[in-house]
Amino acid sequence: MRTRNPILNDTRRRAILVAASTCFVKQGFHSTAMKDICIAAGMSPGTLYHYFASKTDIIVGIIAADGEITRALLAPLADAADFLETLFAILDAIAADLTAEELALHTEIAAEILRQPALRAAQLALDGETQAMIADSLRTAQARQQIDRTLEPQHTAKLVLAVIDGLLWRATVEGVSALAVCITAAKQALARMLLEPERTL
Amino acid sequence: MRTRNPILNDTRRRAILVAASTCFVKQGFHSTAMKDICIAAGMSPGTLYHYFASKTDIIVGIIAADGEITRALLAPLADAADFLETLFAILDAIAADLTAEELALHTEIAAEILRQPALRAAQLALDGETQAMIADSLRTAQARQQIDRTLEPQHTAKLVLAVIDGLLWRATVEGVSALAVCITAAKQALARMLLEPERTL
DNA sequence: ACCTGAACACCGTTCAAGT
DNA sequence: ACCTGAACACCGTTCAAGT
Repeated sequence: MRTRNPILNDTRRRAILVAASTCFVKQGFHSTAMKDICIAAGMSPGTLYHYFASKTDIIVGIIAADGEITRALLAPLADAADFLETLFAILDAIAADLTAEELALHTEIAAEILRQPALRAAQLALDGETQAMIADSLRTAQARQQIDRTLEPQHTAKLVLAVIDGLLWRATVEGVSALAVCITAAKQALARMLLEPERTL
Repeated sequence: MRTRNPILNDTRRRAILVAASTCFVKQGFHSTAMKDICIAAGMSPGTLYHYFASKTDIIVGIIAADGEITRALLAPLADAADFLETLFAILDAIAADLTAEELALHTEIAAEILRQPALRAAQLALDGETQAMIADSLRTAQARQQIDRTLEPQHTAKLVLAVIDGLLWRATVEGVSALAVCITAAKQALARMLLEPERTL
C-alpha cells in the first residue's frame, strides 16, 4: 500500500471541481453527464471516481469552495474603516459578475441540499461559520460606533445573510437585469437595519 | 382514425398528475423514475407517454394545476368584505398543510423552470394571470376604501406576490417550523404596504 | 496510489403489435 | 384511440487490469 500524495490529490480535486462547475453552470446539474466532466477535466471515469465518490460528492466540494469564496469576500468586514460602506462594496462585487446561469445553479444546489441530508449538514456548518464571522465583525463595528449598539450581533448577522439571500433569490426570479434594483433595495434595508435611527441615510 | 375521447383524456391526465405529484413530493423530481409514476398511476410506460410527452411535460401540467389552485385560493379576494383580513386568512390556509417535502418540490420546480425555456414561458403566463387577478381585487378594495388609494394596483399586486414568494422561500430555507414566524412577519409587511399610514394596525 | 476503459444496472423514451 | 411491454440509447458507478 503506497502512501497518498496530498499535493496531487488536492490538484486533481480542484481541477475536477473547476471542470464540474463550468459544466454545471453551462448545462445545469442534472443535464451534465459524468462523461462531460471527465472530458472537461481530461481524465477517465475511474480517475474521477478516485477523487469523488459520486456526483453528489462533487456538490459537497462546490459548496465548500463557495464557502471559502464567501469567507474571503466577507473578510474585509472584520477590520473595516466603515462597516456599512464595506458591506455595500461587497454586495456590488457579488453582483458584478453574476450570470443567470450561476443563479440557476445556485437554485439547483439549493434543491439538492433540500433532498439530501448529507448536503444539508455540510451547508448548515458553513452557514454557521459565515454567520459567526459576520457577528464578530458587527461587534467590532459596534465598538467603533459604526453600527447601532443595541443590536444583538448573532441575530443581526442572521438578518444580514437573509437580506443577501433574498437579494439573490429575487434576482433569480426576476432575472439578472433586475439585479441593480434589487441591490439598491437591499442596501436601503441594510442601512435601516444596522444604523441608529437618527443616523439613517 | 378514431376520434379522441376528451373525458377519458382529462381523467387520465389528472390521475397521472396526482400520481406524479405524490411521487415527486415524497422522493423528489429527479429521484422518481417514470416507472414509479406508472406504478402509482397503474398504467404502462406507453400509456403514460400517450398522455404526457416527457417528464418535463408532467411539470408543465403540475405548474398549470398549481396555477388553478392558486387562483381558487385567491378568488375570495375579488369580493372580500375586508381585503386584508381575507388575504391573511389565505396566507394561513396556504401554511396550514404545507410540508418540507412540498417546499422542496417547489424549489426543484423553480430550478427546472430556470433551465427549460418552455417551462419559463408557461410560468410567466400563469404568474401574469395571478397578478392581474390580484390587481383587480386591489382596485375593488380601493374603491371600498379598504386599501390605500394612492397605490398603483399592478405594481402593488407584484409586491404582494413577492411577499408571499419570500415567505415560502424563507420557510424553505429555515424549515417549516419557522412558518409561523415568517407568516407573522409577512402579515406585518403587507399591512404596512397596503393600508393608509394612519390606519396601520 | 493512481489511472484506464469496458461492463453493469438503471432510467427516459420509443415503437411494433394488440384491442 | 388507447394500451402493452420489450427494446434502445444514455448515464452514474464499479471493477479487473495496468503502471
